[in-house]
Amino acid sequence: MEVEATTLANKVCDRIVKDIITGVIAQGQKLNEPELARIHGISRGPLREAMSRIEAMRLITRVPNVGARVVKLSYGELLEIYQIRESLEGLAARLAAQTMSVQEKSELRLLLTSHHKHILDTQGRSYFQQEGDVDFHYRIVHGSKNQRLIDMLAGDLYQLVRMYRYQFSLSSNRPEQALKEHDQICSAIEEGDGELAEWLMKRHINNARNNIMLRMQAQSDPQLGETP
Amino acid sequence: MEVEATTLANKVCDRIVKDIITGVIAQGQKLNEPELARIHGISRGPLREAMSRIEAMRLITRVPNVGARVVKLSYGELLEIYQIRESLEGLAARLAAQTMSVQEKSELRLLLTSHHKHILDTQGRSYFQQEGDVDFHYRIVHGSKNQRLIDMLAGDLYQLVRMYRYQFSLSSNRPEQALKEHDQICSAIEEGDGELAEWLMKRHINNARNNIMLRMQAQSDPQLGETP
DNA sequence: TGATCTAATATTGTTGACAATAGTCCCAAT
DNA sequence: ATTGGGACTATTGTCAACAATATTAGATCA
Repeated sequence: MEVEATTLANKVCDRIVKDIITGVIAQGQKLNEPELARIHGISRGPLREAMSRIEAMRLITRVPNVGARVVKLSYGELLEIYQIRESLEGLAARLAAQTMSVQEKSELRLLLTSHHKHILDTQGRSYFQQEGDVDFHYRIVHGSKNQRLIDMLAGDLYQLVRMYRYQFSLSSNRPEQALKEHDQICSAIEEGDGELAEWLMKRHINNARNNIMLRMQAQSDPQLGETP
Repeated sequence: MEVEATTLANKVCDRIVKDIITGVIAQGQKLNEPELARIHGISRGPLREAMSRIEAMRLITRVPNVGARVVKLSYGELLEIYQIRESLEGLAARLAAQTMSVQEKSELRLLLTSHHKHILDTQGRSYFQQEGDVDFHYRIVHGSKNQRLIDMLAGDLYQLVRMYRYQFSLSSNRPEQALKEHDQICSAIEEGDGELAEWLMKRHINNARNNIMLRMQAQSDPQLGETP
C-alpha cells in the first residue's frame, strides 16, 4: 500500500480550492496570508506556494504588494467558458469515440443507467445530478487519451464549472433532456462514430449555454437597463 | 509614466521560462534550487514561487521531495498540442471574424503584407518567419475577445510551441503555402465570415500537423521499429 | 563479484524573522 | 467642511537557518 507522498502546500492548496469552489470563501473576498496560514496551521511559505497554484488555475487573482482576491464570477465569463468547452469537449468526444476501450465504453454506459435510475428516484431534481453530469463529461475527456486536453479540462475548467454551479445554483432544469443527450453521445461513442459524437457533444454543450443565457436575461431583466 | 510594479519571483520566472524555451536549460534537465537561486541572485523563497508558476504552465514537472525537471519534448505531445490548437484556434478565428474592429482587421492585413515582403527578401527561409507566424495567430486569438481563450493559447500553449520550434528546429518548410493560408484566413475575417474563417484555420493547423507527422516519420524510420 | 544494508551527504520542505510596500487615520491648513 | 500631508499600522515580499526526505558512497556479507 503505497502512501502518496505530498507536501503541506499541496494539501492546503486542495483545501483552499475546495473552500473557494463551495463558497466557504466568498467570491471577491480578500485572502489574508497570516490569517489563512494560521487557519490551516502552516507558515506563510507553503501557503504562498499553494496560492501560486490556485492563481494558476485562475481561482484567485493576485496584485503584487497588494494581495490576492477570489475571482468574481460573472455570466460573461461563464459563457466564455462554455464556448471553450464546446470546442474542446467536442474534440474530446471525437477522440474518445476513436480510442476508448471496450471496457471504458461499457463503464460509461453503466454510469448512464445509474443516472437514469437516480433521476427517476428523485423525480429529476437533485444535487447529485450535477456531479453526475461532471462525471459523464469527465470520463469522456479521459477517454480521449490526450493528456494535455485532459489536464486543461479536468484540471482547471471543470473546477470553475463546479464553482459556478455551487454559487449560481445552476442546477440543470432539464435533467431528462440532458440525460437523453448523454445517451445519444454515448451511443455514438459506442459505435465509434467520432464525427457524430463530436457534433452531438457540441450541440449538448451549446444547449446548456443557451440555457444559461436565458437564465441570465431573466435575472437581469427586472432591473431593466443600467444606463438610461 | 507608470512603472509596472513587480516582484523578484515574477522577474526570475520570466527569465527561467525564456531559458527553458530557448534551450539554455536543456529538456529533461534537473533544476537545482540553491544553484538556480544563486545564479539569479535571489533566495529560494521567491525562486520556488517562480517554479510553481512554471510548473503550472507545464514547462517543468515537480515530484515532492525529489525535485523539478524540465519537461521532455516528444512528437506525441506536439501532436496533442496541435489537436488542441486546431480546435481552439478554429474557435478563435470564428469569434475574431465576428468581433474584430476595423482597425484590428487592417492591422492584421498590414502584418501579412510585411510577412510577404520578408519572405520575398529572404527567399522563404528565415528564423523571423517563425515568430511572424506566432504573431499572426496571436493577433487572431486576441481578436476573439474571449479572455480565457486568450490566456489558454497565448499564455501557455504558444510558449510550448515556441519551445518546440527552437529545439526541434521546426521551421516551416512551406512558408509560401503558409502565407497563402494566412491570407485566406485574413480575407474571411475581413468579410466577417466566421464559419469560413474557422474552417480555414482548422485546415491550416491540420496542415501544419501533417507536416510534423511527416517529419516525425522521416526521423524515426531509420531506426526501423523499436520492438520486433 | 555482486548485492544489501548503513552512514554520510545533498536537496527539498518548512519556519520565523526582517524589509519594503500599501493602506489608514489623524491633524492641520485653506 | 474638505483636502493634503505625514505618521502609524497592517500586509506582502524576501531572506537565512532548521527539519525532513532522498540520494549516494562505502562497507560488509554471501
